Amino acid sequence: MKRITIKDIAKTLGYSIGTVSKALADSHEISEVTKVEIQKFADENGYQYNQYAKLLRTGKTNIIGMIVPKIGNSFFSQILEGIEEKMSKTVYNLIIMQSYDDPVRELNLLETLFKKGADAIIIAPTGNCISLDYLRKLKKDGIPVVLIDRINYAISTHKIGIDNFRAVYQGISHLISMGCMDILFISSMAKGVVEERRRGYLQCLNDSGIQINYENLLSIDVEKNGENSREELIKYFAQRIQENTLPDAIFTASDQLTYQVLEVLHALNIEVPKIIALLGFANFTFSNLFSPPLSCIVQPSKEMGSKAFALIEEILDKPDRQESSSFEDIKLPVKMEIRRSTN
Amino acid sequence: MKRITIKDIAKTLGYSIGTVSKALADSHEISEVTKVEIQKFADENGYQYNQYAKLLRTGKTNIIGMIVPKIGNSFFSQILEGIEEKMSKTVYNLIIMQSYDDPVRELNLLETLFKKGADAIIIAPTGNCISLDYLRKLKKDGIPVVLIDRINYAISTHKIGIDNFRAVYQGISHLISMGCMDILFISSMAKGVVEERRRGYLQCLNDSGIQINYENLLSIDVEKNGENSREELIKYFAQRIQENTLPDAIFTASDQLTYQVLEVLHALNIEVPKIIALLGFANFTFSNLFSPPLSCIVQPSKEMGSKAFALIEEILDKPDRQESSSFEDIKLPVKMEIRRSTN
DNA sequence: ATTTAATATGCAATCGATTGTGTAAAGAAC
DNA sequence: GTTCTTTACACAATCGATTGCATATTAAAT
Repeated sequence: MKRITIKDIAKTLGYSIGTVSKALADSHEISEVTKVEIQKFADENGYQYNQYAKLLRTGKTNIIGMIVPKIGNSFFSQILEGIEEKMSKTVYNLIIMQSYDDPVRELNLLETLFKKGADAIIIAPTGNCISLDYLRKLKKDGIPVVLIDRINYAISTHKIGIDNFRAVYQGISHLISMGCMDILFISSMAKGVVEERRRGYLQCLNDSGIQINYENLLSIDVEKNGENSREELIKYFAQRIQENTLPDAIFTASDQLTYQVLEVLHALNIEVPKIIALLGFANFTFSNLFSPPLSCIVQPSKEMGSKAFALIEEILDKPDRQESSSFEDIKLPVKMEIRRSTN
Repeated sequence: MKRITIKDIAKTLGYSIGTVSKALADSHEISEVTKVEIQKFADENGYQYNQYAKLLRTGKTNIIGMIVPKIGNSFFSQILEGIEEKMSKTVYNLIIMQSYDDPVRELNLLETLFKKGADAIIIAPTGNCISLDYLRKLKKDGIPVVLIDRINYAISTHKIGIDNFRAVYQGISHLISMGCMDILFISSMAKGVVEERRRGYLQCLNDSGIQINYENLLSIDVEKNGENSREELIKYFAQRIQENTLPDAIFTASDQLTYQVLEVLHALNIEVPKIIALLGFANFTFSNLFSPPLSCIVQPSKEMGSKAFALIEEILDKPDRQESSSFEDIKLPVKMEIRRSTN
């Protein structure tokens, strides 16, 4: 059951290889009758062009490279799900890589993607300067780059994310409306998105006339495997218990942090929401099963994925594209799910 | 910054294209001096062979196709994570596809993978006969197939999974040791793995001298989006409440079922573990955050992924491979995490 | 009837590698 | 010194497509 090639068709039907190729490409150079004959024959015999031969000639690999921090993270796996759903029927192929939030590794992966000839790149970047530089270079080489989730305005390219300022603003508003006054904001190291989220936090406090306590801005380094950050959190809360300065609410600015903080609060027997209310970003499907059921800000992850692919498909399918100067900056709406952890 | 080709090297160094190719392949036909010269030059100028030109000649695509029910499912995304971790530095590329547990779609995807020229396939199969037939055909065509998670003995090929019988047996033992006598076993439609898990359940009851009640074997069709199965579960438990025949424990034979059953029990105000103890397969990292903290059987998902890739790499890298008649059947150990839901 | 233009097809180079065959030059054997 | 091997390289076909150019046939224009 070998695959049939253009050559086979040519031989059987008595045309030249070039004619068959053009007929299948629906070229105007070929007569209607011949085109129909050839196309019909190709169809009936299950002809499938060899994409590798084609790309060798055309230079298009149809490969879309994707770099995320960690696939196992529900949020990113849902994005992936959205991409795959749209992509599986197209000619495009996805190569997925994990940066583990390590800038060096990220740069490495980008180089690998370049070597593999990726036609486009989707990335949730660490925000590291060198990687951003490399992304700019790729753009100049004509490779479209789409930033997903971690949008970064230091680079002008397509972006798909949420309105982080607004999402956090709404979240903090909610906490305030539940009577919280001393809200701890926990995020990873500040760059790009985190910065925006932090602004949402500060602005909301301001607008609500709450005195800002800069001690309430906590940065946790989650770059590694999670063990360090857990210890750091434990130490931090132990200290605040000792000082008797526990906040009355916590807002966590990423999925991993949300889970980890909840776990640490459990470990330290700090009751949620009785002692501390908890609200944060979280994309796990069953947040309602948590103890307590978790209030969270859910991002439209799957949609982000499908939008990212749709955008790339549109760009790549355009006949003679050139580095455009206009870039999409799509912001999708988030969903705030209120449950017991903030009640 | 164009990529340098074998032709460029040949021209610059004054050798023929063929010589350069052979030198880079470390052929014995080329003198040591020349080889060193060419290899050094290639290294210094960052030569990277064009894998598409190569595969056009050799027929190897270096593409590994993977089909899982759903990427967003933690279990499968962790498998993916394990694969990517090993693969990112190799020449291989992964194409991921989702079957949504739909046999028709699965067959379709397999055909697509074949068209794309996948060199090997990793799959968590639905178990459908037609797909299995197709897998057999692929095997005959020389494409190695590795079954992951959903191992199925109806097809003789490589398999990576767990000892399902034993895992469930241990789980049920635990429930019995906690004093449960009336254990409901919930699974998806029985085939392959599910059958084995069910055997573990039955055998354990038998060995413990507990009378088997076949009413306690519940099959839920989880093929669709999850809405149907939730309704089905709600109806089922409502009925058993009415009949006053609630079991004292439940064993759920898949991740999704575990979460969904827990959710349904919450919705119906059936206290866990007070009224019903719950134990099941679950691979979410934060099962301890659930209400109540969830006892579960954790599969070594990441390891399954890395093992699967290692196996495939070994097979594909073997010089002249032919359809071997000996197949790996790897069973990795599971971890049982006991928490409050069974206490 | 001759020239011109349009149409339909064949031809051949090309993409970047691999690989079998051919062939000088050097060394070994007699 | 002639013949036979080796050794080290060049040459060219090939994988399966795409595409510009050449060309034969027919139709249109004069």
